[in-house]
Amino acid sequence: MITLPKDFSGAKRPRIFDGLQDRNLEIILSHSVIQEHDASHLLVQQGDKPQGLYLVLEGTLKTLRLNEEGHEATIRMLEPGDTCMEAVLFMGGPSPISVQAMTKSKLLMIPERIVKAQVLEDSYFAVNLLKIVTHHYKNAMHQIDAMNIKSPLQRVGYYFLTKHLEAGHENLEFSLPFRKQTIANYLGMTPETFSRTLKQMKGMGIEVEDDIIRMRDAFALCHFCDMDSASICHKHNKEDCGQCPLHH
Amino acid sequence: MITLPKDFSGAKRPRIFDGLQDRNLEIILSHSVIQEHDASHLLVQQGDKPQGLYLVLEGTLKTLRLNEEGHEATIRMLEPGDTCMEAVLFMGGPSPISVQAMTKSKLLMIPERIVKAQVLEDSYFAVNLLKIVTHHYKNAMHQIDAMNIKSPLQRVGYYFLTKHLEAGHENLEFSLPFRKQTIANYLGMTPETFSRTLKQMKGMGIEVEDDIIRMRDAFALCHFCDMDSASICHKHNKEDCGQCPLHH
DNA sequence: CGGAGGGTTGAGATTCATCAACGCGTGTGG
DNA sequence: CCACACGCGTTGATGAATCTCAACCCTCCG
Repeated sequence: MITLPKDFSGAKRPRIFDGLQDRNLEIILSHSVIQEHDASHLLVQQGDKPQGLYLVLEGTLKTLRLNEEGHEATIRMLEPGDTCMEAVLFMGGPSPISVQAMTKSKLLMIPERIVKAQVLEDSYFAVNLLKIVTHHYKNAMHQIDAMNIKSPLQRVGYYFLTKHLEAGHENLEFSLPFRKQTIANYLGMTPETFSRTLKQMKGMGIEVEDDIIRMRDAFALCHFCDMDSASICHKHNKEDCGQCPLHH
Repeated sequence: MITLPKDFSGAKRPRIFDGLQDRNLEIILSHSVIQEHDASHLLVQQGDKPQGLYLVLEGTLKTLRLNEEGHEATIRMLEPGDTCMEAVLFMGGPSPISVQAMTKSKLLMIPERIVKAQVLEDSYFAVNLLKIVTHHYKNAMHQIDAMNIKSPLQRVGYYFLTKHLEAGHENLEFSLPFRKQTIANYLGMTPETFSRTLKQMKGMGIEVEDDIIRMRDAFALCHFCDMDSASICHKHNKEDCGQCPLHH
């Protein structure tokens, strides 16, 4: 029997198991398997028949699409507690994405038939999946919008804002969870453009030292606020918040 | 009691009701309301609390995001039989998207609480929602990938390929279901670039006359094939298919 | 007849990707 | 212990691609 690590470091508990009864959780775990992969290994390739759902226990991975020239579009970047391939299981057909380990990783793989059976059995599990997939979809909308109508500066700023809010709004410092080139590609720009954009942000009160980001004050990122970030920002509509584009 | 139109013209039956028991369908319909909206009316605005799920009965709509400068990113374009806001209901928080009628439209609105109750009650309804949302997510992935690593020609080509496959592979002619500028924005380019791209396609055996697209032969769009389209293409791995980039 | 909106075409400006070189830290093997 | 190669990130110069702006044609409709 597989036992989950009690502590998902970084306060990220796997949302996929939220509120499940022990009995149902045991059914899932008893049919799942642990997998380990080295950095840069491709677990899933575009066009593969999906095998199951992956829960990240240790390490980092990304989901991506490749074109013929070998250029890559990063869809998501995963940390412990995150899952992938849940959505693909319900799309029907081959996987539209590849999944690649960015570091040595340890995963829990829940086979497709167990996932599909549990969705029919346990409506809480079904709702968990719905919440997870819709959350991915929301991020995808932000990506689309970002690449269409946002400048590189705005994209980086918004990304930083979400990281800042994740880290806790009282914290004026946070760190980038991935390699810069990975984040750059996720944001739809080259590493060079990303680097130049960071330099540009120094003039806006945001200092960058390697992968540590320091904000001059709590409002340094308010330029990049939108409705979605405002709804989870504690400053919104309380304190100053004057720079916020929503207040124009 | 609301009765659904028997015939959803264009062979698009609403997937949200697929395989539901009459009893459960009646529960949903008895709590839903019909809405009508004029062209260009905004049903939902970014930041609104979502009211419910919308099923298009007549007309066309789009979901979109706006930035401060008024630039717009089209997320989806809806025809009769399509639904929207299903995903938003499960995201929590305010709606990240606006929904706008492109033509005079007639909709069925299923209130949020009915949707959420039915998901817990009826696992088939839950699975329908999962399939729909993951399908949207798949399209969103294509959009992201397209804007990152595809040229305008490839984006238009892929869009045409999907329309061609929808229309039936034996059909060498299909029509654009939306205004050109709308499609252009959906594909992340300006109407000008879209127009120039169409001209470019004439040299590849694809004639455009207003909103009618004519292919010289059944392989004219094979350049733009990928794994996802291949899995629903009847020519794939059967006949020639030589231009297909998958075969290089 | 005149105006409005969609679509097309042309010329110019802008922006970002590309290519190349460099600094730096790390790990490796002689 | 040092030399070296390698990967990541940065910086600079260049060019290509697409957006922008403007003018035009066409159809539709009052």
